[in-house]
Amino acid sequence: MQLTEQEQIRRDKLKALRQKNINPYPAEEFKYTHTSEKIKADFEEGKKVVIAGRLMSRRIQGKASFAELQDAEGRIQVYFNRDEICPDEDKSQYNDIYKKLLDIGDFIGIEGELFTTQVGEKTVMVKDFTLLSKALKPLPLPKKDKEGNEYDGFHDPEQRYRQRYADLIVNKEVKDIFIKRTKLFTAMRNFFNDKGYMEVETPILQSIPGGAAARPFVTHHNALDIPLYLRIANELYLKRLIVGGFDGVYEFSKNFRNEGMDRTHNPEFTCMEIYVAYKDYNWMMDFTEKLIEHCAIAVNGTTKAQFKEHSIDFKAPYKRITMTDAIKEYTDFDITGKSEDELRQAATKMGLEVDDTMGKGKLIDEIFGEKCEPHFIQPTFITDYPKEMSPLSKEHRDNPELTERFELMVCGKEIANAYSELNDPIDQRERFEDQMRLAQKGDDEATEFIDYDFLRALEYGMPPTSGLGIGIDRLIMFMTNNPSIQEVLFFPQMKPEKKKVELNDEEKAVIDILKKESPQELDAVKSESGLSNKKWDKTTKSLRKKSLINIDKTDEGLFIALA
RNA sequence: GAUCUGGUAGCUCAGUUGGUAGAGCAUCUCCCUUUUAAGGAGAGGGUCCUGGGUUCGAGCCCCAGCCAGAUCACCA
Repeated sequence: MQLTEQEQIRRDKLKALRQKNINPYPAEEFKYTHTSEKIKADFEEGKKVVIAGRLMSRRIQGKASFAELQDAEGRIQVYFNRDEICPDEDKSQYNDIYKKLLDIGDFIGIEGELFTTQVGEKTVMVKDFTLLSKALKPLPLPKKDKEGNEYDGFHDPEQRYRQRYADLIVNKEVKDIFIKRTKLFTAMRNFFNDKGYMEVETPILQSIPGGAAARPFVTHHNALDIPLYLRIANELYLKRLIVGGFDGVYEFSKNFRNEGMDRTHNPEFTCMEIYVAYKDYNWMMDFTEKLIEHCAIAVNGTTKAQFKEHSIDFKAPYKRITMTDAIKEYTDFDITGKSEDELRQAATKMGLEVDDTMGKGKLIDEIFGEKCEPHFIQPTFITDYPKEMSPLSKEHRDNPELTERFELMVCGKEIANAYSELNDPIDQRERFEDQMRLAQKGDDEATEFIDYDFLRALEYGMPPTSGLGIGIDRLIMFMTNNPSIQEVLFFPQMKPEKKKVELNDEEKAVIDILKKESPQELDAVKSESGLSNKKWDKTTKSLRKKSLINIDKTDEGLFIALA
């Protein structure tokens, strides 16, 4: 491995520490009494504390030095004074260990006393310190001045996503996003658990990927010798549990879809789905707005949130509008009772691209998506979707063309989807068969598998049930003002990094030529290698850098030799 | 998938018609005992994303590719 100068220096320091009988990676527990936050909250002049963390900055001024220690909660200033640390003759603990062998990034433990500096900064006066773990790679080092202006920020998204650990160390606001993300999960769990609903787990490896229309990832089970799919949704399994007699079940489910990636799509993402027996979608709307309000407060301390240019308020209740009325409002077109051809004509007149594979549901969806969706900035329930695009939803009690379904829109995007669940097994079978026909017609959104075991479960009887699915990643994006899903995932999917080889083929070839005879005339080696001018130049420069060859210009000519 | 933008030191970024690769921070050496992005002096540090081409000469121009971001399309 080719080390940079700074990496090599740190490895040298590691050796020097070991020679001084200091273990740079000690095993023992380090018992700390305080954290950075606790020190600032209960500050008391002269109090003795033991703290641990990562050294994040140093200002050395001869026999004294200020530094910052960062722990899980934040940073605290620490003060290293030579004569405090080394009261006796031997000053090596300060002069050698602290000044020469410690680096920014190292973990250390500190015993000390609290004091306030002349500038008023709460600080720990170091009496003794222990190396807990040596860092061999220099961190990016963003700095902030008093006005909060940042210098040398670590902002390149590629590096931040690939090295999220470094991102989390130096960018506090990134860490805060993930703290909020976890608060969201906790808030939802508490909300559901308080109502007596049960958190469950269902299979991720499924032999029939159901519950949504999406391309699954396929894998293979060796012992069973069958293909298995990574789940695209967990809906059908949770409903089986309602059949099984639970009143309310929910699951935070990692789902996987083998589709494109962009700032709102990651191949794996998180959904929360909950199913509650004896309820309908009207009940679920009330439940959802209370849930979202509760979560917003838990995450941000307020129902208000800013998303790009939009100020949104998650305070319940939310506006409710049927899909038919929404389309009427924004296009002056009434979809009620219209045939497929009439819908297609209307869509064409609106300037939308349509084709023959599109059924009624898809056409309506297209009109709504283009003309209405962007208008719903504040949280809004869109209700009563066409039957054709909702194969798992119960037929509307007042209109057989529609279903009892709603979606919650925020800033023009869907963040939740819910139904009065279809529990008529015969109807469900027909809807699945309709989907099959749509898929055969070429609609790649339609599901092409029929889960007969799920139909068998419904035949045993499922109580009237309402179910809700929430895209957790999307929701946390809105709650933390992040337009990119990658910012709310610890490890967004990236293409693999290419490995760098130590010696490439050209370099090896030149070395091989020189092994036969060295030194040789440069031109002879060059022509034997058969390399282009540029390639030759690169190769020899690289080899010289690695100290493997020398090039000498003498009176006899230009010679190349193994070093 | 299309278009645009970017890839140069550990980090953030400059880089002149195409003519010996730069700055700040970080690192190393020396001085400095209450400072807080940035004390002083000096030094070292480069696969200019990769591979071709044009040229006497390419970080820069041309072609192809890789990676990332943005916008659009597609998809939930």
